[in-house]
Amino acid sequence: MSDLLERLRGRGWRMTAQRRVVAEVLDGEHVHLTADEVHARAVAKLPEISRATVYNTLGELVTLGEVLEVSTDRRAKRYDPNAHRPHQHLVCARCGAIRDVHPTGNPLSALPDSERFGFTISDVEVTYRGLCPNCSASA
Amino acid sequence: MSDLLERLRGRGWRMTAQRRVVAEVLDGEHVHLTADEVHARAVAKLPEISRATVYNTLGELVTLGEVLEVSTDRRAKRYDPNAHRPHQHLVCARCGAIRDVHPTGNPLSALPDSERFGFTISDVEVTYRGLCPNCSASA
DNA sequence: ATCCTACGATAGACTTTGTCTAAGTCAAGC
DNA sequence: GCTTGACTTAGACAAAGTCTATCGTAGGAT
Repeated sequence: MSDLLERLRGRGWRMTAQRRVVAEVLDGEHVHLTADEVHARAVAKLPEISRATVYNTLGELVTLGEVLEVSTDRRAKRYDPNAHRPHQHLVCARCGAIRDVHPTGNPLSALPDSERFGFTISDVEVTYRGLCPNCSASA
Repeated sequence: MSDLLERLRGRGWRMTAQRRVVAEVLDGEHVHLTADEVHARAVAKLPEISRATVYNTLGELVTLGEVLEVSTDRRAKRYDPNAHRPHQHLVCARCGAIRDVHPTGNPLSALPDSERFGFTISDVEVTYRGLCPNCSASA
């Protein structure tokens, strides 16, 4: 993701301090941050950045396919900078920890035509839920 | 689901008019209603029922395993009375239509041990996204 | 049948997450 | 260095849901 800024410039992005900071935050930690967490880290680098700009920038990055939105719980969306390698998510039902995982095979092939009801399917999302080692130890 | 009320009574539920109405709404239409939609239909039968009660009752039904929560989009949770037959969901990315689907095999078996990171996995949720026949025709 | 009481229902305030708007600012081409 | 339209900002607004204090009632006890 180090050349992210270059790719974005190539797509006609105006390169502002705010956008640079948001990209840096996502690039810096390959974890799944919420918009608010991104904002908090961005404020540390650029105190006057606003919430709206963080939301806008994250939305643009998602539209451009540089970042994935992940909704594993009913709380805030999370942003996953690992957009270029297809993967699914494993979520701890207790502490909310999230790991990227790579199931074998294509989950789409498990859905026979008779179960597609004429839909044109373009995407499959799989979320595995359970307890992480820590939480199952202290259960 | 016709014996739902009996099952609930057997579990020590106090049988109030409000709970009966919520159960009837879910029983009546096997679609995926939001809490607000459930509330609207419940009000039609029992005008003084409150939003909080609908939320509480739905939450209890979910806890009891009688109803499933489905979060296919970033909007409201939906409630699925089809809790006793395992299934996944197929969602239209444009109009939001939801269908229950039954993929072949167990989605869990696609996740090798090396990708489980010590988690105790108890559940898998699969969401297929695409365009329904209507929406792909008018695209 | 009536009474009691703990469980359930209610209205409405509050919270969280996110979107929108109107006005100000600035990156980049000229 | 101007200009201009794309970007940013603060704060109002909105949707979905939770919480709280108070009132009502289902169902067992008498």
